[in-house]
Amino acid sequence: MESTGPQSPAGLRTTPSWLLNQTASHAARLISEGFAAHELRGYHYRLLAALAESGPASQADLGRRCGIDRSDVVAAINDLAGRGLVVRAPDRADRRRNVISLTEAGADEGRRMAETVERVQQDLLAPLTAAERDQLTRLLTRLLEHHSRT
Amino acid sequence: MESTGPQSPAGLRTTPSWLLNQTASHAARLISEGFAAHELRGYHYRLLAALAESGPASQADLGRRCGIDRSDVVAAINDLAGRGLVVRAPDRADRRRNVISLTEAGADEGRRMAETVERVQQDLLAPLTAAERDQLTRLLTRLLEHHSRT
DNA sequence: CTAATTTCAGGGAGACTGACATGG
DNA sequence: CCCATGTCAGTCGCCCTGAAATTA
Repeated sequence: MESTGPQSPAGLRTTPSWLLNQTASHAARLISEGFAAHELRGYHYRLLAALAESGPASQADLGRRCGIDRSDVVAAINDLAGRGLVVRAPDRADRRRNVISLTEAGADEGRRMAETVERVQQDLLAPLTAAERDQLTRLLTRLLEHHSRT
Repeated sequence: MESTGPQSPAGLRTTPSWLLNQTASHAARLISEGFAAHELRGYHYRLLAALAESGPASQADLGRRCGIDRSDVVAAINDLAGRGLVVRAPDRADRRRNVISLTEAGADEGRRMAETVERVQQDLLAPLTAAERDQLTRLLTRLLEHHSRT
């Protein structure tokens, strides 16, 4: 990505939606660079994290929990299953569904990726004090909660 | 985009890079919906805003100021020129360059889009007080400045 | 020679749409 | 009947790479 430099249009430079997009863009680049070592991407990490936290789930449930579209879950689970990080099994109680479960390797990879994410946060928030990081987190959380109520 | 719901993985829910991405995603959706009425997109607005603020410029300069890749500037300027919102003229002083200038229609459209952006900010920041909005803007600005120094 | 500019061709990731078959 | 699920095919906007041709 190109640097926006100190002379980006002033009308944008103070616009919250612009600031959010630009900072998120930097964050996404850091995350993506970190994940490159795992040869996985953001979707994969979200799924591994959800499975590690809440246990086996259907693809539709995973999609809802991770904010990933149903159809994208298919492809991401294909990748993870192809590497032996998750297992797809039919749900006997509801034959429309697949039950996705973490393997040992998948749990390990999830933990390694979580460490990568942790390192990236330090990079990302380097210029902020601990109190400021909390403040930012709180403000963003409130925005997210407000806009998540469809 | 699907709602992430209140039960997104807790390991993500408090991660700044995740929060940034999700809020930016919501913001981008609001902006994009607003711009749909203009039949233009984010890249077009950035360019119009930069031209309105700093006057005619080469495509490379515009790209640097707006954080848009040179190759994408070509396509976006093609769109804008095709609608008569900007004019492409050769630079006599440096024949490698094109000088891009706003037309009257382009300046008008830029102002209308700026109003749209302004309305979107109100939507986006609805749950925050004025002081909190300033705080968020300041924190994001500091992050952006830090990470913009390559 | 190197460096900058414009342009084109193309890819990658994330978010999304529409459709279909199957099953609850 | 309507609805949920999994799957596939494809689009879109943004970001980025590589290369070519032109000119400084």
